[in-house]
Formats: sequence, C-alpha cells, structure tokens
Amino acid sequence: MLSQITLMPKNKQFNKEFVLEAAAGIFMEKGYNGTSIDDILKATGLSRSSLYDSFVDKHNLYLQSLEFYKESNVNKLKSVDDKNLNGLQKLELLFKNVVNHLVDHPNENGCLLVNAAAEMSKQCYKTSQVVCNNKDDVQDILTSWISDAELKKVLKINKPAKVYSQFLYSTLCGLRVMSQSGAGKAELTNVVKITLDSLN
Amino acid sequence: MLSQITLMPKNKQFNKEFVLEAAAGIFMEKGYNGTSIDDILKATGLSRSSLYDSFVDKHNLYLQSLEFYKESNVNKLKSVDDKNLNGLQKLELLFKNVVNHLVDHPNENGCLLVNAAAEMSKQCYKTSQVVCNNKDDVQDILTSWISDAELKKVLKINKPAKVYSQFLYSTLCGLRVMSQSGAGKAELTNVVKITLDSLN
DNA sequence: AATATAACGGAATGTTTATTCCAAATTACT
DNA sequence: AGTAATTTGGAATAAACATTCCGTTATATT
Repeated sequence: MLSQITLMPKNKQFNKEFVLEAAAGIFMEKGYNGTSIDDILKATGLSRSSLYDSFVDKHNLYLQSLEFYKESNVNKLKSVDDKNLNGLQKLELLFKNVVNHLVDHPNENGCLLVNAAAEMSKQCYKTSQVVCNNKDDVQDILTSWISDAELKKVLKINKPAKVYSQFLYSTLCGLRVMSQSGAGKAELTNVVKITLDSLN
Repeated sequence: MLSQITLMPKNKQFNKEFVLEAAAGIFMEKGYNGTSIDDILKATGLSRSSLYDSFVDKHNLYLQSLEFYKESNVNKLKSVDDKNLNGLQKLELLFKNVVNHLVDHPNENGCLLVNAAAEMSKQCYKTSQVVCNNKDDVQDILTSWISDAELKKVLKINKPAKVYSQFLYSTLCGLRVMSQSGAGKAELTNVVKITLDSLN
C-alpha cells in the first residue's frame, strides 16, 4: 500500500488522506449501502481493527470521506480560480476539466456528491449538509467568475450573477448524471458548448 | 389496500401497476440497497409469498418498477406533446410541470431514474439500459419540439435540434439533483428561466 | 532491557438480510 | 359438494453483514 510511513510505534502507519480518498472511491463506485466493510478494507488496505479504531464505524468513515471529497472538489475550483484568467476563461477551463475527467475515468461512478445527494440526502441529515455546503461553495465561486467576466466586459448579462451560477451548477450536475446514463464525450461537449454560448 | 379486486379464486388480488408504483416509490426514497423486503411489503401491501410468486425476487421487482417508472415518465412528456401547443410552449409547460412536481413532493427523493443512474448503472447492466433508453426517448421528444418551434419561427437556432435536446436533458437532470441538494422553488425557477431564455 | 504505543489478523458475536417452504384460507368453476 | 387455483401468514434457512474482542507483533522511547 502507498499509505505506509515508518515513524510511529508499529510499522504500517496509514495516511489518513490516502484512506479517505480510497474510501471515497469505493463509496462512489458502489454507493453507501452497496459497499461492505470488506470492500472498504480491500480498497483502503486498512485492517478491520484499524478502521474501527480510527474511524469509529462505516457511517462515520462515509461522512469523513464525503467531506474530504467535497473539499478536494472545491479545491479544484480554487486552483482554476488561481490562474491568471478572466472569469469567462475560468468557466471554460472548468467545464473542459469536468468533461475530460468524466470521459477519462469511465470506471469511476460519476461524482460522490451527486451520488450522495441521490442515495443518502433524504435519509441522513449530515450528508445533506455536506451536499448543500458544496452547492453553496461552488456557486459562490461561479458567481465571482461571472461578476468578473461582466466587469471585464467579456460577458453581458441582464440578471444577477448568482442566478447564472445556479444555472451553471445545474449543468454541472446534469453532466455528471448524463455521463452515468450512457452519454459520451461528444454529447457532454455539446451540452457545455450550448451552456457557455447561452451566456452571451 | 387500494389494490384489492375480488374476481379471482382468492380475495386479495393485487393490481400490478399499483404494486410497481408503490415499489418505485420506496426504491426512490431509500435506494435499491437501502430498501429491505419488509420495506417493500409495507409499501406495496403485498404478502411475502405473493412478492416472490409474482415478481421472482427483489432485483427483478426493482427492474420492473424502474421500467414502469420510465414508461410513466415518458408518458408525461407525451401527454404534454398531445396538447395543441407549439414546440416552445410545450417546453415551457414541461419545465413548469417538473419544477412544480419537485417542490410539491418534498418527501419523494427526486427521480428514480436519476437515483438509479447514480446508485446502480455501473453495477447492473439492465439498469443502465433503462436509464439510457429513457435518455434517448426523452431527447427524441425534446428534439421534435425544438424542430417544431423552429419551423413555426418561434425559435431561431444555429445548431442541430438534437444538440439542444441534449442540453435541455442535462438541465432536467440538474434540476432533480439540485432539488435533492437543498434548492428551493426560487432557485429551480431561476435555472429554468435561464435555460429557456438561452434558446433565443 | 523494559515499557508503552500502535497496528495487526482473525475469530467470535449478534443482527439483518433475502429467500424458501408449508400448511391454511378462500373462492371460482365443475 | 368437490376440486383446482390463488393468495396468505409465518416459520425456517442460510448467507451476509457490521461490529467487538483478544492475543500477537513490531517499534519508538525510556
């Protein structure tokens, strides 16, 4: 396993981020209820004892990996945000990245946050909180990009920037669902093209 | 139970459509793996024996209820299609219906087809077939509406109608996910407004 | 060398699960 | 009246499940 470090009392010291990423992967692929503890042990390389020692139980691990996934999702946006581009260019780059990721990772099951919204948000309040926080965070960044594009006069809009960010967020969700519904790169690219064209 | 008829040998003759609709409801709420046989018995009013006699097993019932849900979803589009409206008006009516249904049924968990795509499509080929067929059927109808709107000169487009139907389909999926992510009527209405405005 | 710490394998537990089975109940048809 | 058809409740089964527990190993610190 790649998670080994050898500094603490015994050798197989696992890396928490590695575990959360692997757990997010298996939950994304099989869903919360479809993932067994054995699946998690295989995916993370953790021992049964370590899992319960360090993550309390399956549900707690799920929430931690969902939170981790959400943070890394928001960080992807922030790394686009850090580039020296205007808001419209950032939007274009983001959508290009999203489509590429979806078509390059056909084994992955779309997006853990979308899947969590579908499977768990009505059953588990904490899940719905993470899903909702993700929506807010993403929309805030999108809003700032739209405002920037308007300011720099590369975009002309006639509604509050927030409304456009809601619209763009719905497209982001739609792309994830469509890639799980048999849509290929051409179709996803069409959707992005119309979405971005519609801003002008 | 409302499914009772009394014509056949014994009394509790159940109505297959009623059962499939109830099953679709509980699968939508709890997901496939989150729904137990006891949940299904309670939701459908079926006896354990009848379930296995008539629907083979849980997975088979899931597929039948998913197929049933997909047909009734497509039929909703067709009933809009039957109205004496131009293509653009049909689009507006459809989106209004979708938003109203989402906000009027907060207990329901979005859309069984979206949830099935998220939870099951990578694990079960038959599920992915139904999900994919739904996408094709819906897009075909949307395409015909867009072509009609163009023909009647209420819409001016510069790409094949099919491309716009893919875009509209992504919005439909996005709306369902967003309603499971804490979006209220105002937000969903904003998304619809921008989507429809973008066609002009 | 001794000890405390951290992780391990794997057996054990008890619950939940889907599914099968069977005897009983009910009614239409002959 | 009797028989076949159909559904029922509920016990029985067996597998899968999450979780707990314990003895062992390994090492960093004292």
